[in-house]
Amino acid sequence: MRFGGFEQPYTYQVTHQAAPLAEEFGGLEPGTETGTVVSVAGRLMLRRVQGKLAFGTMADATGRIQLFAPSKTTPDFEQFCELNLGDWIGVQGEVMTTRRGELSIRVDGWTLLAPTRRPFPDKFHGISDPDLRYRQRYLDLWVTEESRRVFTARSRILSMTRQFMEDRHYLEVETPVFHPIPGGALARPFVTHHNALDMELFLRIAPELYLKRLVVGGFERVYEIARVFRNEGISTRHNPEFTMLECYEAYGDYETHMALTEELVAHLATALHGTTTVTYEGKEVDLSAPWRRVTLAQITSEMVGEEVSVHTPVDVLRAVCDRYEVPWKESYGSGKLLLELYEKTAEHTLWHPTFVTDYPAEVSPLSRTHRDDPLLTERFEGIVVGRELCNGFSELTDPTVQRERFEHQAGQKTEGDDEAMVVDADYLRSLEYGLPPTVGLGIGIDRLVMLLCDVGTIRDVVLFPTLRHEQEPG
RNA sequence: GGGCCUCUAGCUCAGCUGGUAGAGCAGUGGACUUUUAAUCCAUCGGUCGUGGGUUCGAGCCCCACGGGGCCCA
Repeated sequence: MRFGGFEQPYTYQVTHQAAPLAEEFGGLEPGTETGTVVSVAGRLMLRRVQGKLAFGTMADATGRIQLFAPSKTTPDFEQFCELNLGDWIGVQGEVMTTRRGELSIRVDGWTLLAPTRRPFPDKFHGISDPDLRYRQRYLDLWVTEESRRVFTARSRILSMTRQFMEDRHYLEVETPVFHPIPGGALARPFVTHHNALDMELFLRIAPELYLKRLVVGGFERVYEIARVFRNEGISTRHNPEFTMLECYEAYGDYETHMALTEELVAHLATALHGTTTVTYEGKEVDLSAPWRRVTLAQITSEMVGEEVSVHTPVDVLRAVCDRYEVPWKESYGSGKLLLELYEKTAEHTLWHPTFVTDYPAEVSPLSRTHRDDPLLTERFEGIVVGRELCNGFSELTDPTVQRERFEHQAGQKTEGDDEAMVVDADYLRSLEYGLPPTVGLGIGIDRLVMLLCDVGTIRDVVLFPTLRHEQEPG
């Protein structure tokens, strides 16, 4: 028995990691002995036993390094050769290079830190079955270089985003995940139940209404990196739980946050790639500011080949919808019809970063009415590589108008739109105490990571994406 | 929710017009003192996703269900 008598140590003293060692000792002549003794730990990924001499490749959090084990000096040489691929080991010894010039650590001492009791994935092919990669991400991270790269980048993006917001004097806050009333977005919520209170609760679909309450409360700039939950289908672009950056700034309007979005995206791209020109699915995307700006009515008119706007009569818009095979319902007003047309004909064509602005009030219940047109709102969406990346608007601050919008939404819900909003009286009360002119923005972090890391599916930027039940873990 | 594709050893994959299951890697045993997907010899390993059906005979054909993928709503 391989593990007979194995006693796991409680600690292991690590002095160095693979990548920094390669950095520090790069370019040594073949056959160099540095005299530097280090101690590393990680998983044995490859092994080449050659009689009285053995080589190993060990991986740690930073990369891989070769282990050099001559039988003469390696303690317990036979046992070292019997290690399995995937075993965790600690190795202590001198930094040197082999005859071929490969940087190595001579195994002067070693400790088994944890054996693998299951065979590790193929050392060359790794795991290609996507389902296996998601269910056993802990293996994927070892054998799929790309996977580790993406999740490391995701972490950096989050950290740099926080720093970016802090630098602009935004306060990071945490608002409830359990909402007594779902709100802040048009989406179906997950429902749960609190036993002691015997009360139905909803997992948040957006933190928006709480963050605006905080602006009422005097936090003039707030943001939250919020996990949100939407009870909808799963696809390459949708996971039921995902992460949004939402931020609110008093005294600004939607121009303020279009500029903030441009700055943040360019900043992250530059930090990650050294340039604002990135490649996505083989095509270049220029993320530098300023982004193109076009109104929803303009871009939609362009695509359907005739002037359409929120002022176009409903029956004309229905006819255009029919022409483009866009399904509509009797309850849709011109605003909703226009939005449906836009989404079907225009959105996917916008490869380079574009702010589509001035959304119809009918489909923007939380946005402030446009200063030039009562049927529109001062709202924008940022579209990159044909997909929605962010959504922001000058906030609707008038409690009377907000109540009307909520009531209209509630009407839609009665007519069967289960994504429609409900009246949130507590939120209305907060508005009655006065919300200053404010702008808000939501950026889909998962989609941002996809864009910046050239990843085609949200499941490759979420460590443990939502999956069906596995039949029976073997 | 609809359409198409897919599921074979721990992993990556073969398997012909239906004839009773294969390779590489991993594992196990052996050889080998500068390899690096080490190499060489031997060996273990499978309810072919599950359940029905057709057939003398099914990994292969048919149906249902389950998992996964892609496209559409």
